[in-house]
Amino acid sequence: MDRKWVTMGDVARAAGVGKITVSRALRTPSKVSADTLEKVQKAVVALGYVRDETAGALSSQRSRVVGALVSTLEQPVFASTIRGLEEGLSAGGLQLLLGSTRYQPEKEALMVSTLLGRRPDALVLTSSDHTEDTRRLLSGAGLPVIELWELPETPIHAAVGFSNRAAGHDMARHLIASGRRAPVFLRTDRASDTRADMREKGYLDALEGHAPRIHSLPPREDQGGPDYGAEGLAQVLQRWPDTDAVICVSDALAVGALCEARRRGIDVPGALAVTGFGDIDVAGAAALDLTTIRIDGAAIGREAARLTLAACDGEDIRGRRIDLGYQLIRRATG
Amino acid sequence: MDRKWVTMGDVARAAGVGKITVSRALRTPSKVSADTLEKVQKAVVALGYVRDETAGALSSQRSRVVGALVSTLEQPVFASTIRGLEEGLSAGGLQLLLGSTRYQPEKEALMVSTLLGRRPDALVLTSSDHTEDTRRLLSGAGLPVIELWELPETPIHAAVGFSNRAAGHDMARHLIASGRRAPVFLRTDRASDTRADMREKGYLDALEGHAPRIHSLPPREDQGGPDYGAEGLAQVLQRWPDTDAVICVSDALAVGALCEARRRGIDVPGALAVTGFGDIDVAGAAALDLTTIRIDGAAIGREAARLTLAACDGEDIRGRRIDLGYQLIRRATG
DNA sequence: GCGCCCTATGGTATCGATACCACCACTTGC
DNA sequence: GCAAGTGGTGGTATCGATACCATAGGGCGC
Repeated sequence: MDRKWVTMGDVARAAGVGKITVSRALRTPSKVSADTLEKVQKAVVALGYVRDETAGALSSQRSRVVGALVSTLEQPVFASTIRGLEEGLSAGGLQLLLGSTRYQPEKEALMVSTLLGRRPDALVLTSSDHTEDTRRLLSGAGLPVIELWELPETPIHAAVGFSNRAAGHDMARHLIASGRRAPVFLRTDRASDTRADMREKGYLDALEGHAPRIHSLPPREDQGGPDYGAEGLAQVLQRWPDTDAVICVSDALAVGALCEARRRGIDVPGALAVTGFGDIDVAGAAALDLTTIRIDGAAIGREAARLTLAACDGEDIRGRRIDLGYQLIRRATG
Repeated sequence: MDRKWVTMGDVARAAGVGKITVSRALRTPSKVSADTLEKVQKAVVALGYVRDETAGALSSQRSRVVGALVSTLEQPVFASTIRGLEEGLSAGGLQLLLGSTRYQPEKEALMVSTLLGRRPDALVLTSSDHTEDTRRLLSGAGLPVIELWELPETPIHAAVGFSNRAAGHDMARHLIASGRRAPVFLRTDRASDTRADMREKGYLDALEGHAPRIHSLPPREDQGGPDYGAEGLAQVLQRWPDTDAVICVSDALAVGALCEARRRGIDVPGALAVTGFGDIDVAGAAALDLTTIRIDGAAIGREAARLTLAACDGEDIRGRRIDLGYQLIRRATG
């Protein structure tokens, strides 16, 4: 299974030039004569040479790798973010080293340190809730850090996202304005899901005299699919039978809650409004037609890639907060 | 923004030992006395040292990185596969370098060569359709290659997946056995989606005299969400008005087709059966209750991680084909 | 015609870790 | 009591690329 890799020296010998010339021919072709360039390119093809980027990283102190951490890949919106990020970065010649934290700050701390071991040129974090350890590591590392999906007051360096609080507020406001009297906020109770926390805060902001009703489902291994939402609605109705709206913290929960409501013969949206968050692709399908908040995940990723490339280019990105907003999509369920 | 990284030499000086001892303390603690170990660990914490893995990779010729390519992350089943893979690998001390090919073999060729530049210890490919260039690169590179989601007759080295052909066959068989006379196979027409091709072959195998009806939707930028499935059903019904079953190549298409059928007032499953592929989490929700083929994406990832770790341990994995099967989930739509 | 600069190229040191070998201080066996 | 082992430690070369400096050769201005 083992084979020696072709090295730059091999290519140099084959092309009859010095190896530094090979390096230049590949990295900065403009600094090499057309003649030499061709010889080198021929030798590269003939030998099937692939440059060892790790060696290059060591000597140039630039790895051309960006570390990224997501809470989970299994929510399609995050997957879209990663796609946008990957596309943007690879266009700029950067590669993506990926990890997931599963909403656990301790896991994040571990992963950050693992990623730093690869000496990435930048770090992208899909979260803004970090342990003290993480913050210390990051501030000591001296590399650009970009936070996504939230807009903290004082980001570590820069952030790309939207206001979860405002979004939660708008949704609650919308329901109250259309006559709902007893809206419930349904969420999972993960220890550190700051996005859910902020949406909940927004919900509370919007109540204006209505009684706050927050129902938290205990965290589970799976990330909270529709089954969980169905269960959640059952609990909510038992706890507050007069509920007339359920604001779910995610579309997955909302789909479950909606189906459970229909199963029980509850009139949606007549007797009960159900709303989601994220606008996953099935949310708009006719059988569901869910009212929700649309987030453009891919755009967040693309914007993050733009910022990253700028930072790698030496630009100072500290303090930048890019708000990409959200959109309340009013459909049939509320 | 720049700061010098702490090196192993710094730690060695602080701990009053040689730097090779530091290396051993971190990599193989058992070979160092308890006393020295403690001194080193203290120095590591005090200085906030993070080992430079790229330098380590260069000298040990083992990068502890695994390159992975997926067709897309936006199908939840692939996201699950990546989660399974990542969990398995990180438990074994390996990191994941991720790229996506968007179902384009040329993009795959490019990404493989980019990944090889990082000198990964293994490669995981979510596809079995490779260009000649890719095959040459891979065979020359001399590293373990694991293909997922398909079971080619002769994998490059090893494969983990299931028979897409058998799954397509079983679904068609199931519908015909329950009395359907004119089943249609609905798919998107991507140039190189071999999984869809195999499912289609399976469908054809099962027809036994019934007329083959395959409707291909032209490829589009988005990966084919429910909207596309709705459009697809409309086209199918126009082309073959007597259609009594639609076998969709993915759940996303099926959800769209199902909703479109209901919108038109078609009796499902009475007049029309609709089936999907993948069993995404909303498929089972009451409002959809889709008949589909369940694939355990996470298990595929975990099994791939196991194989990868074995291969990195020196085991010869050539010729292994691990069949994880699938499950026909019969629900309300057929 | 001389000196200057600019382009193209090569040599050598270097990045930060690990492999390999050497060595020392003990213990163990006979 | 001495050779042979063993566990712990350090020195030095090395991995494969790039940075930095040096150099050769030509064109051009004065």
